[in-house]
Amino acid sequence: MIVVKDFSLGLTAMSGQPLNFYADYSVKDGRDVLSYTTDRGRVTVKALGSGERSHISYSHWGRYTDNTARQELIKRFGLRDDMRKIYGELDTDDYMNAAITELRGLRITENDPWETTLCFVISQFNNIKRIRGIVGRLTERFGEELEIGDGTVRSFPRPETLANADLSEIRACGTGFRDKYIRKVAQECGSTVDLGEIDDLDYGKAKERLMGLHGIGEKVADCILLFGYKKLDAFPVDVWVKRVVETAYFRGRKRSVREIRRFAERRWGPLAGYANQYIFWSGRENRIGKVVE
DNA sequence: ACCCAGGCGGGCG
DNA sequence: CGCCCGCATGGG
Repeated sequence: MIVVKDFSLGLTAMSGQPLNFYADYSVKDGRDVLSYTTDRGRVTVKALGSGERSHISYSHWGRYTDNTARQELIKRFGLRDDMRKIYGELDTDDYMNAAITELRGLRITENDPWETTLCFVISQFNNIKRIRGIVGRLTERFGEELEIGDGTVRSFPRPETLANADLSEIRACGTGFRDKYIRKVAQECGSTVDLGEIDDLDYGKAKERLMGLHGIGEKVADCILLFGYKKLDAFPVDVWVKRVVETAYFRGRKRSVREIRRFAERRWGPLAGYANQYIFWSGRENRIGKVVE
C-alpha cells in the first residue's frame, strides 16, 4: 500500500498519456483499476481517492517483486512530485485555477522511452480512441508472449520486431499512412539511435535528436520528452492545446504554434509540461474553444 | 454526406 | 525560412 496526496489514478491514466494507449482501465467498487504489461511482467494498480489521501495498492506477475513493482509505480506515476508546490506555482490565473481544481491529482507519468516514441508516432493526425486500437493490434500481432501465473499476455512490441516486419502487416493493424514511419523509427531505434542516451541531454539537444527520426516533428518530440523522459519544460502543442491557449490567454485570437510555445515557455518555464497536461485535458473535457453547432 | 483527430514530410515560392 | 498540401481511418 502506498499513501499519497493529490493522486488520481483515473485522470492520470486516461488523459492521453501512454498508459491511456496500452493499459486496461476500469472502475470497480468505486476504485480505479489499471493493468498494464511490460517486459518484466504485468502489474495491476488499484487506487481510491484523489484529494487529501489516495490509497494505492498493487499486485504483480512475472519478474516483478513487491519492491520492484512499488519502485516502478512511484517513478511511473510521479508520486514524489510535490503537487502542493506545483499547484502553487501554476495557480496564477482563473483558467489554470479552474483546471487544477477540476483535475486535482492528475500527474505527468514517466514511461518507457521506446513505448512512448511508438505511441506518439501513431498519435499524429489521429485521435485517442483510434491510437488505442492501433497500439492494441500491434501488441497483439507483434508483442512478446509472457507467462503470468496461469495465463499469458503480450508485452509491447520491440523495435527489432517492427524493424523487420512487412509494411503490409503493420498496416493491417490499422495504422494508415503511418506504417512507414513506424517501421523506419523502429529501425532507427534498434540501430543508429540509442533512446537511452537522450535522458542525459538537455531539453533542446534531446528534442533535436528525436526530431532527426523519420515521422517525429516538434509536437511528437515534445510528447516523447514529456512522457518518456519527464522533461517538464516540454510543451506539446496539438489542436486542443492551441485552441485552449488562444481562448484562455489570447482572448480567442489566433496564434501560431511557435507563438504558443514561446508563451508557455515564458509563463510556466520548468513546469510547462504540467501546465500543458492540465490545459490539454481540461480543454478536451470542457470542449474549450471548440466550435459547437 | 461532412468534419475531425495529442502532425508530419515534401514541395514550392 | 514560411506556407500549403496530401495523407488513412473510424467515430460523431
